[in-house]
Amino acid sequence: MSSVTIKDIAKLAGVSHTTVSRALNDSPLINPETKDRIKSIAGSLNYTPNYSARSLVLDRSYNLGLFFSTLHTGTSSGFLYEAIKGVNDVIKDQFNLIVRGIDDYKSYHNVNRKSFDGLIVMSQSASDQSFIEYAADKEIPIVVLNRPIDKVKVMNLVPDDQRGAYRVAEHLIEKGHRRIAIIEGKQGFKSTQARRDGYREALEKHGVPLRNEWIVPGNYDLESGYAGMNRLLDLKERPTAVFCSNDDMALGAIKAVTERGLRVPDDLSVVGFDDHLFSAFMSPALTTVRRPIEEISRAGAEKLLSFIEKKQVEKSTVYFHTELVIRDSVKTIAGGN
Amino acid sequence: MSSVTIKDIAKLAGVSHTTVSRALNDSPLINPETKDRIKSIAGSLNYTPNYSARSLVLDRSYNLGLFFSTLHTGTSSGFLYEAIKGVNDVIKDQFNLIVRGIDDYKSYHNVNRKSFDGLIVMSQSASDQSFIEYAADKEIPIVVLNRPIDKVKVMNLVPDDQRGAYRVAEHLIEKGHRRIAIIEGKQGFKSTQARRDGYREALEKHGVPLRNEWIVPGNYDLESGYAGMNRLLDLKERPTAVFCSNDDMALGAIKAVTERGLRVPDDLSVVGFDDHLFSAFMSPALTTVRRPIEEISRAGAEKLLSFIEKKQVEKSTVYFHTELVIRDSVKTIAGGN
DNA sequence: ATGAAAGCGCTAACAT
DNA sequence: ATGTTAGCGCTTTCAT
Repeated sequence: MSSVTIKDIAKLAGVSHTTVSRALNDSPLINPETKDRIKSIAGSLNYTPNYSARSLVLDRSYNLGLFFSTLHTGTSSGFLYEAIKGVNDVIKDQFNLIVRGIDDYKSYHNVNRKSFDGLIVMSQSASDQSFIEYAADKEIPIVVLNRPIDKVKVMNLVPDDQRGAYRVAEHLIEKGHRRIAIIEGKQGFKSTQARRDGYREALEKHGVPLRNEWIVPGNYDLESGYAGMNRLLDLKERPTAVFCSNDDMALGAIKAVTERGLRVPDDLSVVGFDDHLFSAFMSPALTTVRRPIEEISRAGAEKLLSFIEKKQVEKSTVYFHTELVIRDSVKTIAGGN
Repeated sequence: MSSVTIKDIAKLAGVSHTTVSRALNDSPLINPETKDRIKSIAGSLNYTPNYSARSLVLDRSYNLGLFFSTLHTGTSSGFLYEAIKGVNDVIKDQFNLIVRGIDDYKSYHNVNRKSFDGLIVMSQSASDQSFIEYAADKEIPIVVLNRPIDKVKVMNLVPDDQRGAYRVAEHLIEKGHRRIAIIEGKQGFKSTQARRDGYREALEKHGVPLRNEWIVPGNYDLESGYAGMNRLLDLKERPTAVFCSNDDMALGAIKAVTERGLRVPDDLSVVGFDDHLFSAFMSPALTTVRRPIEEISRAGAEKLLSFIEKKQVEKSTVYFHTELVIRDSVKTIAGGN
């Protein structure tokens, strides 16, 4: 069953295949009646264009890449979900959305202008710097989301993680806490550093002591939040509040607290980062920082589409506001307000 | 900057472009030395094949579709995540993985053998029956995951939801519960029905009364679990245990319970379905049913790849076991063991 | 072991 | 308003 082509239609319509091509592409050159006739024949034959052929001659692939640093550890399901949703909402039917982890590539060879009309990189880690440089070098239209990029100039949309972390840490201080720990994100992720920096900045600005034993590693997943909190609870001198670098870890951390018969926030306050879908439904509802990933994804997709259309890319960095979301996981203690 | 083609390589190598094509495709016909020479020239020119051209002549697109019923409500982030991960792990570099919601298509026109070498449908709802029939009719290699399909014969890999729901409901009964409510899944989703059926079957088999007011609607999201539980708590005669049709709703339901100053499982037992990543980290850890989505996705991808390779599809239904996961959200009450 | 030629399905420049 | 022709980059007969 070989499929129907414009030549088949041409034969039936008694015109040249060029005319069919033009008619199907709504060229103004074609007589309206001819056009209708051709279209109806195409419809009745159930014609569908061969995109490979069209791509070959037009030099467009109709593929858009949505690339994550990794699809394995460090990428939370909520993050993936929001990113895909945001992008997908914008591109609809016009493009194929190809989802992939950059670390799944053995070689970037197959990433090129012929195969991708544009690229959206959800960058989490500096490890994909080489990929971004590669793509920029190949002059593939590209937007990089989530992580601030240096060295190479691209359109770069990022949430203001440091400011958000600063705000949530300051919130703890305002509530009277002076013994504030942090469970950090995945090593090597830029967001890990930004959140740590915001935390430190707040503590320093308010003269709150920074103790090394209250800085524990994590990797953004539930288990690491659980383990990190256990380390903190084993300490002689416990903190009164813990800033978890994302909500997943906060959930794990709270688990560790309740397992010991302690309660959040009565015995220990916990805050997170991201404002995951589930955060409002945790018990207690989690105080956290909203990071507008879906919004950024949507904006990124819109930018990319306009670059492709205008055949012209802009290069700049746009920050998106993160926002403190106050819920019920922080207790006001002596001296707080 | 027009890119380098096999003709450019041919010129430099002093051979015909045919020879280049053969060399690059490792044809045994080509003299090993010529082959090496051509390959090294290709490498130094940074040649990448034009996939549109290759697709056109080979009649393969190198695209695989991973289609969900919807990318909007009803598809939880964990579900999306596991599906993508499972499929991606299998297909690696050989194909482009195109992710899309079926309800985003205005017309299926662009879904055809030329554009997709194969399709993986993560079917949640009967609403995508027409899509599946369309694809099967077009003879696109296809596997349908998650939802049992009737009428059209395809390779169909599904978790045994009903059996899982039966087991978890039975577990509640074994623990002494006889007042067991259900918060249902999204209307129209096959899984909703299967879980409801399993629940009913268990209650009937054990002579436990089925009360209409203990059957409340939901739609698989957190909010609906919260709302559903509130309805149950407002009842004159409350249940002692609630089966939430997925873990997301269980989280929302538990929120409703704790907000009223009640505790799980002391005052009310709650179980879920899916065994989300976060379920083990909830407080209390959630008793639920593991649904092996990642495993099914992987198996589906492998099947599909073999169909494409052998140019021959099998058609059958394979059930994957769901599994009761007992944690801490169920209390043993009088008469239980 | 290599080359010449044809053709995949489409669009577009150049007639008319 | 429509047709003729060429060509996108590749693979594949069919020669040699």
